[in-house]
Amino acid sequence: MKSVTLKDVAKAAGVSYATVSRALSGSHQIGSDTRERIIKLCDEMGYTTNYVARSMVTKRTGLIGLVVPSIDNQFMSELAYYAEMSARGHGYNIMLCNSGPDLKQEKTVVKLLLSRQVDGILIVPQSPKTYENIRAFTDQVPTVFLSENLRDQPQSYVAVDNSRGTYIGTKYLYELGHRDILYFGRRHTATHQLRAEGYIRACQELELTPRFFNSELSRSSITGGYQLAKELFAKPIDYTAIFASTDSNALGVLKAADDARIDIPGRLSLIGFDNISSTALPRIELTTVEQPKRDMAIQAVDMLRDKIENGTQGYVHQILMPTLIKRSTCRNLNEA
Amino acid sequence: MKSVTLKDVAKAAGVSYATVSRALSGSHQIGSDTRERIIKLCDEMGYTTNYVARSMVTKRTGLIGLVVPSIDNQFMSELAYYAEMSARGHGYNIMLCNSGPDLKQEKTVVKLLLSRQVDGILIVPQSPKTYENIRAFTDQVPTVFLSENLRDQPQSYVAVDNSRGTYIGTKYLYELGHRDILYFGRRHTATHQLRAEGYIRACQELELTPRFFNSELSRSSITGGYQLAKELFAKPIDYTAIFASTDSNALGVLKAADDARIDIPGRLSLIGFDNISSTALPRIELTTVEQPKRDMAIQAVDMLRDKIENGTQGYVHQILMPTLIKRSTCRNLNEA
DNA sequence: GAAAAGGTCGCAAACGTTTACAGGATGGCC
DNA sequence: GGCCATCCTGTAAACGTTTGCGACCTTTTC
Repeated sequence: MKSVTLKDVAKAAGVSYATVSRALSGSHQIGSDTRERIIKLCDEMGYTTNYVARSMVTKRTGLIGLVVPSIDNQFMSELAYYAEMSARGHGYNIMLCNSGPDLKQEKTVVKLLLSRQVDGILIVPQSPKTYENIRAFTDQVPTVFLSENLRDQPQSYVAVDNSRGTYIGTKYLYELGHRDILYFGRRHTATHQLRAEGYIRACQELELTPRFFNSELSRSSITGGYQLAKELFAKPIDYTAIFASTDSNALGVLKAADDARIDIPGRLSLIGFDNISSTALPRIELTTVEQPKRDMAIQAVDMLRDKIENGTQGYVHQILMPTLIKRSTCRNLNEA
Repeated sequence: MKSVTLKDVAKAAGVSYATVSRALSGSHQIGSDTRERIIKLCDEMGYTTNYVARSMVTKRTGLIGLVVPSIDNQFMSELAYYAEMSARGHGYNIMLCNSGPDLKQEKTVVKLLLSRQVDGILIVPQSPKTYENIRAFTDQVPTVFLSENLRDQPQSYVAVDNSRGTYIGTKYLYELGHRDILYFGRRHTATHQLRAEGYIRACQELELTPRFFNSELSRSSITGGYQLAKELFAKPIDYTAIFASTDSNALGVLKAADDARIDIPGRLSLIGFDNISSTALPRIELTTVEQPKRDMAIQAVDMLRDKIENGTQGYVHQILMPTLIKRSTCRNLNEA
């Protein structure tokens, strides 16, 4: 239980513990013979450096706080995977916090992370209000926002080009012969405004009339999409394709369509956004717009590292390109 | 950037910093008037206690290391969600590490976690070899294994009753009229041996002959199950139901069946194990055996807390009950 | 009214490192 | 042989807390 300290191996080696510290840190201020002797001794005695003591003096913990609304969400867990791998590769460890659905908890965990002396924070915001919610802390520690566009907010973030995502998606539908495309889902966060905008822009170029079906859908869940789609399918269907603002919503649409015996893609084409892993499942095979989660995570930690290690100030926005993933839920109307 | 310390507020309050520390810690060794004055002052000055300094003297970090093969896996991310929530509710934070597929990395992260001075480790092992892989560390820090049965190993763990899970699953199939049930998938870890045993036990009671189809499937992935199932469906089908050792495998079977135009559940019934969230998706609706992930996570952190806070020694095994989730992939043969 | 008891608070040590500074030894150079 | 530079190592301070101990003051008790 009692772990061995620098002092212990110093005594065993017959040197001061400063020397041991130097041997381990790879300082060149030490004879190579003693260095090797000490390193071997550390190995034998099972010494591992105590990070908290080190942090005490270096004032750096090598910790990155990762706060996500909830890690049991495919999108976030993928992000978390790549973020952790990348961070650890650069000598950082991840402290994970779920911020849940309410702002109070989000604020609490961020405060907690500060107490923990993390070197930086990576946060995927739970709502548009997140920004002002944690405003008081973001200037105390390097912070980068993940996956949400903050638009004109003075914050650093990395996100996909959401507008372009819906743009290429509706263009694809157009190429397939669709002329009546319904946009389904959320619109009231910055990200979703952009997605709606991309759709509108494509419609204008293609001389289509944009059409929306949405309510105050606060979270992009399958059940939320399902209930909303049930309302939708109670009315006559005078469109040939649905662009869902989110894969989760699309999955809900799929379920409601199956309930209503509406054939997808036979009668109705469907396209989503995010490319969460469920979309690739057999019998689902949802056509969707991919967010490059791996790149996003890696770039986010790079951005954060830059702030931490180089003290880079200012707000940088990293926008990544989305790609279209063609699967089986869109029908080509040109082929009779 | 420069955060305010105990000393700062002590100076402002005109007391020694020991007094401030006591005011915050809720010690009764202090006048209630000064306590309130100090607490208000701390609030105004924005003081938050520095956990690393505290850890230095208390020799407790309030950190729990969570190591999972990979967090971008539905089963583990659900586990992680509940573990983090529960841990934080008890004053602990989670340090997340992916151990990846190879043992070397697993060992590395555990060592790292020790260096980080975590109070305890929660680990879902990546393979049966994990136990001996990290044996050297598990007696240096409280450790509990999650989701994997270690059987006679001297380690604490929480897991479902895997044997009972397959037992109730095959009994269910029997009740539905199935007499030829094929067990599909992994068998070579302790957990999967138990699952196979439960199946065999049920077969014996019901006077069925157990039948297996599996190879050296090392990981329970969808694609692994898919490829294996392709082999299977190349041969004649002389059974009416498949019990897949894992939901992921079951999903692979589903895909292969669709490819081969084998109707599920019309021609073949299918049941899985784990109840990962994908199984509830529209068009999938896989009947499966649920691992109570929430309870498992909560019990695991409780167990760990007991070891940490009470210094409880010895190895305790917590076995939770699985439940059957009836969905749409099993056909009732009794109904003509 | 004095002693005991109890309540508040300050002093200082300790936790395990890193690192600036100083000191000692060694070697080279003239 | 003396001096300087170089190389190596030790000393000690510092990081921000917690906490045992002792000191002081107030109150109680006989």
